[in-house]
Amino acid sequence: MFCKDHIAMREKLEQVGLRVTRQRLMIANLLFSKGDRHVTAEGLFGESSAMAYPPSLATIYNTLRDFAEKGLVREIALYGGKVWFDTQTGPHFHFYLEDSEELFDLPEELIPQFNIPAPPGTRIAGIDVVIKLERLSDQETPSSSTAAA
Amino acid sequence: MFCKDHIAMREKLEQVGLRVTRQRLMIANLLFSKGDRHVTAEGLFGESSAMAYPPSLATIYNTLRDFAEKGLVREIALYGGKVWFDTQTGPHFHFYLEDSEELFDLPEELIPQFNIPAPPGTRIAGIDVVIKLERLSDQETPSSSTAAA
DNA sequence: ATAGCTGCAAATGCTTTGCAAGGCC
DNA sequence: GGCCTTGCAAAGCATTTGCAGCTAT
Repeated sequence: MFCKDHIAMREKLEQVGLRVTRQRLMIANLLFSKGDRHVTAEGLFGESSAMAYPPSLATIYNTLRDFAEKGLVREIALYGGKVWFDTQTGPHFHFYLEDSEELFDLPEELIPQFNIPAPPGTRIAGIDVVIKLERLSDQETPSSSTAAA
Repeated sequence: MFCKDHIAMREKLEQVGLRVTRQRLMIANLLFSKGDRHVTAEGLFGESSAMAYPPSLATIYNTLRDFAEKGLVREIALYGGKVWFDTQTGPHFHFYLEDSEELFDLPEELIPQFNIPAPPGTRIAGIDVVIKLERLSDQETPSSSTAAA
């Protein structure tokens, strides 16, 4: 199991032309071996710090940027300071819980279809949809909380 | 004309409970007297610096934050470092030109309808849609650049 | 009068970079 | 061997904050 993943990650890196190093393999494993993930550099650093020979924070930043440039992950449009990355690179939607800084995907079946023409002289490089959520206090009725745009 | 705007801005501030000051009036005028705008703190600072007695950069930051808290402007979900604010506070869509850091609204007629239920225990506080654009080099065909999500 | 603003400069937080040492092909 | 990566520390931005002085109410 470890071996299979390990080889898969190695191939992932080779395919995009990134040299295979211990640090990059470790980061790739954290990112890609447990399904879709939404991460920040700090978050990944925290996770890897628990392991043996963790990469430095600078390396995490650099690696995430490299991965994003090569299309292995994609940057997410979000509010405020931190940069988030998503292992799912195609267009899809996000719920964002502001209070707790949690980010998660919309279930596939809720994603609406839309077709938008690119302005002349441009092409669409990506779409981000962020639906900002507020936690309801217990009193408030959870009814009719529906987005219309 | 100046007088009418001036009074309108004064009322805007009073309505949300912000003390009416020269600096806030100046910023409100920049923001609200020429239709919808998308701005960064630095951008506004640049504009106001050309005028007499410009507010300090810190005041621009603080004022934008205050305005956002009071609902006069809204923060936009975007990639990377800078925070953008929009004078249009309702849900709507944006095109973002990465090369030149330009941000503009989708024409109303292109905005698709969608209805998304909020997860239990939450309510939808806002929706951001960002369509990232790349400028086409002259060779590339401008055909079929259409977003499907 | 006094609570709230402003401006400056310093502090903070996230991210990048320069450079010397180490690792991959 | 040579080039790419890494790690550390330092630098770089965008943004916030502390505080002394000012101002709207």
